Amino acid sequence: MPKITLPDGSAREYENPVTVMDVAESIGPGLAKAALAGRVDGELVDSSCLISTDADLAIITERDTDGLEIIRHSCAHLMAQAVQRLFPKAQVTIGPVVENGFFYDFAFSRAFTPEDLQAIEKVMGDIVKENLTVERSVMSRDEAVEMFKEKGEDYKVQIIESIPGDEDLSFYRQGEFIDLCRGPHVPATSSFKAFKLTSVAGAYWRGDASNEMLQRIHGTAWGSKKDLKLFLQRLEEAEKRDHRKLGKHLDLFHFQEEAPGMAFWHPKGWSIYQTVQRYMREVQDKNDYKEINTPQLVDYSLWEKSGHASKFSDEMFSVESENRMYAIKPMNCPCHIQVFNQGLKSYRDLPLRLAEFGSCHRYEPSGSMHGLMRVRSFVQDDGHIFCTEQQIQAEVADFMTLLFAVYKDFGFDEVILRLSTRPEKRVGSDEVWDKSEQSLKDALNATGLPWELVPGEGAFYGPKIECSLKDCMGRVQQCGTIQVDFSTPGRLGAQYVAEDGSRQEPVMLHRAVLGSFERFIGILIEHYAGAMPAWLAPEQAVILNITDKQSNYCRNFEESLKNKGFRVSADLRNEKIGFKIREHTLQRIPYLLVVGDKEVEKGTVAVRKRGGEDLGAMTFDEFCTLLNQDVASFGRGA
RNA sequence: GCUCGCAUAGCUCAGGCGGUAGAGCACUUCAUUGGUAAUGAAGAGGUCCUCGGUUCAACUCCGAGUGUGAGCACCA
Repeated sequence: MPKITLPDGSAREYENPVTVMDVAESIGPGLAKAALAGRVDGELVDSSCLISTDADLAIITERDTDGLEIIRHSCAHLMAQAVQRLFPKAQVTIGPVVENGFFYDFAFSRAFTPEDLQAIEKVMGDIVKENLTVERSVMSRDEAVEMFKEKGEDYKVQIIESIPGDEDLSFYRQGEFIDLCRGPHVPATSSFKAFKLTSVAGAYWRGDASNEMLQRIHGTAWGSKKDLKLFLQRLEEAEKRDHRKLGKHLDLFHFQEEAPGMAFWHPKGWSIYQTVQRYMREVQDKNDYKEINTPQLVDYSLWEKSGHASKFSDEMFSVESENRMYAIKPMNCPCHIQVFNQGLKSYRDLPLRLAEFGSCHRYEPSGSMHGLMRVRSFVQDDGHIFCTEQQIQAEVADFMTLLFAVYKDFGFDEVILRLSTRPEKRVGSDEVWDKSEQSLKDALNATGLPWELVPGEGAFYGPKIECSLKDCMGRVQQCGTIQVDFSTPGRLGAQYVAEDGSRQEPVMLHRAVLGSFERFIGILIEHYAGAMPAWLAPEQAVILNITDKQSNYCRNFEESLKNKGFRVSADLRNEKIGFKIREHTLQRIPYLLVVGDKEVEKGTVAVRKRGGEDLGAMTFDEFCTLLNQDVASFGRGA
């Protein structure tokens, strides 16, 4: 006689053991129809799960995050079934849920085409109409291996054989299709209301580049057609914001074949770049960093000493000259240590914070490049803090504060923190790694913010905190980092004289707030959809005359604004005002200043914001005040 | 780097079952001096990514290369 307690606190008693679906039905037919699964005493189960003892139960529907995940996971099965109906020789592998959807990897003799995708989607629709019941079953490992061997599913056999332990495995069957799965799943194939296959691409078996390539089909699935539509609209919006597209439309930068992965910055793009750099320089100055600059070419031997050559030689550009091998610097740290090493340092000099807008070149694999986001030539807002072990925590904490403030100025309020710990390939003793990881953990805890542990993802010389920001599309972008390094200073002979007169090796903290200017500007472009806040906008205002009569007045106004340090221009072309407004609005210029006879007479300009808002007539001083305020607010609250 | 796709005017893109190409915007010129998202007309603009192959003939078909897109792998 199970007593079922529902989330609202109400309880129901049943005479016999009941399934989740039974409970849903007893509550109402609407709920029964919507029920996808249940959460019994906190654990997700199928709707067919039998409850025989008193329990807390929540019925999961598409409205729950869990419900959506179940739909997506089940949709992966649905797709696999459709694929195998169309292509019986395609072998199934894995099909997990991802953000907004799912994918399934197939081993097949050829690549799937967009037409295949359409056909698959159609068969998926057929299976939904067939309303096949999804049934869970349990099998021993041997039985399962036997079954999949018979079906010729070599990959499934491998998967089952690699699952540790020897408990029985659960399987889900719908019609002729059966797949190994932990579940839970939807009760029947009629549960799908809105899905779409979005793309097909190669993916390595088990994520290992030395393995064969499978065919990965991505799909998206939602609880309702409306949600699917909203999602597709969001994709469209993201496409419109693509920094590569906007970079061209707004004339910010370009790429060309002769310099793959290296941006040609145009005047407007470079203006943004310079503004960001000036800002960072100011922030660094205020925070007691000393800016330096180090060579682009450095003898290869330095990279061998630092340990980079042995790990990254394939990705370093090198230059031979006068029988010497140089590397074009792929990073700045070894050079910063050279600066530290000049002159004997005392503990009194620590912490010593060196900063450089360091131009770096890396031969990134061709397939990894992506607009400004991943390039072969970039400039880091790099910095290295030389300090003692005792100073690490305070330095990391200060850095985090600085980073939060900078992100806020750029209009990013949400920061996501992750700690990456020792990778397999690394230098330094475990003891040193213990120490480094602990100091970062302490610093993270001190921020009071949540953080995530990512084991094995640290740099080869030390663990790191990665700081990601969330842009206005909800996308997470990794930008800042701070890394503890107990190894490299020693390798490159950095020392300081301690209080007791002994020679000690300093700890080095590698840190960057923006990461690279290129990538960060790419993120900014997409975040603002090209409509940069006034402080960053390459052109802050443009003055538009209505007829030639006002040209001189416009030129004078422009000149006066320029003298105040604003980035403005005048558009005195013989064009209609509507045309000029349209053009400069499309160029996302924050303020359009219209001048006709009325304005000349009164000594004003008519101010229009790029969004279309009319701010009315303003005098020169009034407009300067407005623009100054706008610029001073940075991107906060934008 | 891997799988698959793509590469045509400055930009966005059409096009042709193999016979050297077209639109809109931009550009130039002329007319127009017009008050808040496109004034009208005319003109100019292309080695159809590169190199090979097939063919009487290749921008089109085939192969390779380069770049690029999606995804995978990589990311000091």
